[in-house]
Amino acid sequence: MPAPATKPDSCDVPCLHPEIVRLAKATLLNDDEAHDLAAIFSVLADPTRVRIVQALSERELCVCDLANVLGLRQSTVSHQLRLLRALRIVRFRKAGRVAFYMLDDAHVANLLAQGLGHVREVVTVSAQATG
Amino acid sequence: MPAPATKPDSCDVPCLHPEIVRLAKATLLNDDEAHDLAAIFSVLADPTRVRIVQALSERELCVCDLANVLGLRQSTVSHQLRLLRALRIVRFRKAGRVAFYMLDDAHVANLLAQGLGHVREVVTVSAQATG
DNA sequence: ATAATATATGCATAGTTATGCATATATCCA
DNA sequence: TGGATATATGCATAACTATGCATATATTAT
Repeated sequence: MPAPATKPDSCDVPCLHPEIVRLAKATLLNDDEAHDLAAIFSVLADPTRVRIVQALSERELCVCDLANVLGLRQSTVSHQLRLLRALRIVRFRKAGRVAFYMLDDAHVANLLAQGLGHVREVVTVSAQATG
Repeated sequence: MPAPATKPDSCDVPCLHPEIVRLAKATLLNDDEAHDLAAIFSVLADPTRVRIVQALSERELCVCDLANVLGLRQSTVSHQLRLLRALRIVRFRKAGRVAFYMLDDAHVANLLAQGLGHVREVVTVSAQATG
């Protein structure tokens, strides 16, 4: 999350509907939850990571095969895998000097699948609307 | 998506397992899909937008109420709403000078809900592991 | 018309990040 | 031990973005 150019962070406008505001405040996410959610979605907010996660959702792959599959530099793949590792999105087993990476669990792949559903539904809908 | 410091973009390492690579290539997302997915997830990759979307998932809110609910500057809310509007995530109705914003459909709210499930599950699991 | 007010937006900016290059590390093989 | 190779990583950097301030726009009321 890029960031504020200066300091402030609090509301500067009057409240038009105090009762509604009170109700809305009662069901808000807290800051931690909002940040955790944003962090999860940030994983898939980059096309390269989307492609890596999707590729690994089918089968484990070593770093250089992953680079070949996606047409990416080895260092690019390695940097992203480090990040995904730190976030517990992927894990790896090492066979000699070869590191085979795989998804650590299905959570992020599930999100990806749901997102893909939305993308393809929108495509379908607009195709229907157009045709 | 921040960006490359220079030009290249193609693989620089040999392919260790050609057959696996061929298989993996067959089920890849194409670039458009990867970018569309990343774009969708980018919406929720920021805590402020997460909070806005979640607040609007409960009820429509005018800009200044939204600012009050979330403790944000009016301009911050307005900037984000413009972005969400451009992406068809929210729409609004205008009542005089007051603009009431609401989610345009449930897609992003669904993603948010699924993400929240993951966040809370992880919390639960680590709580169990700890306790 | 004028004032008041709700929202939108242009501009500036600081923080973030994805990537490349060069190199380090680790492991295997001879 | 020395060379080859797979992966990891430090550093640099360009692109991006979230936000704030100041101001513009739009709408209502007097």
